[in-house]
Amino acid sequence: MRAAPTILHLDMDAFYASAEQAAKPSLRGKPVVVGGLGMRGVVATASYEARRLGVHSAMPMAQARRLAPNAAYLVPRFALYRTVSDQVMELLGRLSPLVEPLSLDEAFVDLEAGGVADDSASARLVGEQLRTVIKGVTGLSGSVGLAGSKMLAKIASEEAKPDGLLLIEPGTERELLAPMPVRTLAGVGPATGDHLRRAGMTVVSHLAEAGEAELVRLLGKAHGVALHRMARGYDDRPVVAERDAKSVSVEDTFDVDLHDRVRVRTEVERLADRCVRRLRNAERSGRTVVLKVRRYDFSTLTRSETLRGPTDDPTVVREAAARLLEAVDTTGGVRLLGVGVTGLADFTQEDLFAQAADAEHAAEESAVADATPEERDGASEGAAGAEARGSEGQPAARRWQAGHDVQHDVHGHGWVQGSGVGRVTVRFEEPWTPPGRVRTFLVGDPALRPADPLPLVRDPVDYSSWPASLPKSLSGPVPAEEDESSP
DNA sequence: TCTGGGGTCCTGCCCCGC
DNA sequence: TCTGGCGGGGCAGGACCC
Repeated sequence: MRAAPTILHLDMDAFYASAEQAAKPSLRGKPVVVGGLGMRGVVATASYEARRLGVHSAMPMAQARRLAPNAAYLVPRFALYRTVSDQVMELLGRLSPLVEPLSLDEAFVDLEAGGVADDSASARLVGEQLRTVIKGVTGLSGSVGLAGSKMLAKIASEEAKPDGLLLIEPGTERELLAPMPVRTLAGVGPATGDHLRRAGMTVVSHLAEAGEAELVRLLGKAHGVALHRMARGYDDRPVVAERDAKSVSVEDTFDVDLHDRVRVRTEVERLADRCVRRLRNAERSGRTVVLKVRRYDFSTLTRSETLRGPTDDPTVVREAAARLLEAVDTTGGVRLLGVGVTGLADFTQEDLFAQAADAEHAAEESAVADATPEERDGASEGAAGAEARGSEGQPAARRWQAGHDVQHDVHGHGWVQGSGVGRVTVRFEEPWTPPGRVRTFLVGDPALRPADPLPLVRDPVDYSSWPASLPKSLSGPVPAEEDESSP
């Protein structure tokens, strides 16, 4: 634990939903739910208006629709979120070389390593300025937590939400943590939470009092030791800037369970190809191929095979995945399939030739003939495949996904509010216009085209010199309306 | 009315070689 | 020479995170 609260945790507020509200004026102040719209989709993010109705992330979409029938339901637009995220991360990078992104909307920053803060006052100043600058550049709000450790900084930003800042003064940590539910601590999920509750421990102080030995007995060595430390406010994990990925994987849940073995096999091949594409984009190779199968009853199993050396050869991965599938009983139906690669390396094995030969040999032994083209064509089941098949040959309805941007020759820029029965409904508005009008077109209307997202802010405030004069001058150079001097 | 997709880390078990 | 202990790698599953 360092002396000063100079670890900053930034958490953008309801990120996906807020980005959509910023992009679509008619949705501001209204419940917005972003997630998979398929029959088996779940909520990724709910706006605060939707949360008030009981909708939260990871909730099945069908349940969300019952709770909030009048909310706007949108598919995620990761390209937009990534653009905004890049802007935010760039701002964080100005504060310190030690920025640890946790996801598109969250990161730790070591302010001390960046030389921009060395005590509570300077840290608070940086945090407040950061929130102002993020708002000016992206149009979105983020919450900031400041503390002497990652764990506490994250708890602080959680407490600060939405659109706030909380600094935990050194020395007050244990007192603050004591009454919090055990689930507050990172690593305590539903299972561990239940476990602890059955042992009579519901708040953090119970864990601190229980002692390390008792927690190790209950939860195992690593988890028990870590939890006991956290419960007492100890956490000395450093902010780590660059983390190498350790695995690459892709998976698909099907709208309807797959029963046809041939179809299952072709889906596994497709997933293997997608996985290798990702692997190659990352300029990596991997040594262990993992097949994941979720069955009709939600039971999930994985099978893995380690090759003699790392590969990025689609044939090798495809054949390994196919071999693994042979050992899996899929009667009853398959809900989800996934293919992943772990044991990543930056190089590929030169001896790929021998490996491919091995694979071929094994494939022959298992006496599995490839599906004929006729079989493949006949094996259509469910609609999930169509979604993943890529842009070419897309059914017309797929071009007009709810929430996506469009351009119309006459009416200008808008977004798809809904589509069906040969029609598509578009609301014409831009991030900086008042709420716009709705019009309906035939899906084949040549005047209507998919469009790229617009920036969320038309005239971003110029913060290019920020945070040049920190931390020596507490008046700061932020050219914003708000006065950022500390209280 | 069920339960996504992309990851990380830990544990327990088995096998193998020393 | 036989056996036991031990460590490491491979594998499967589970919990957790966003």
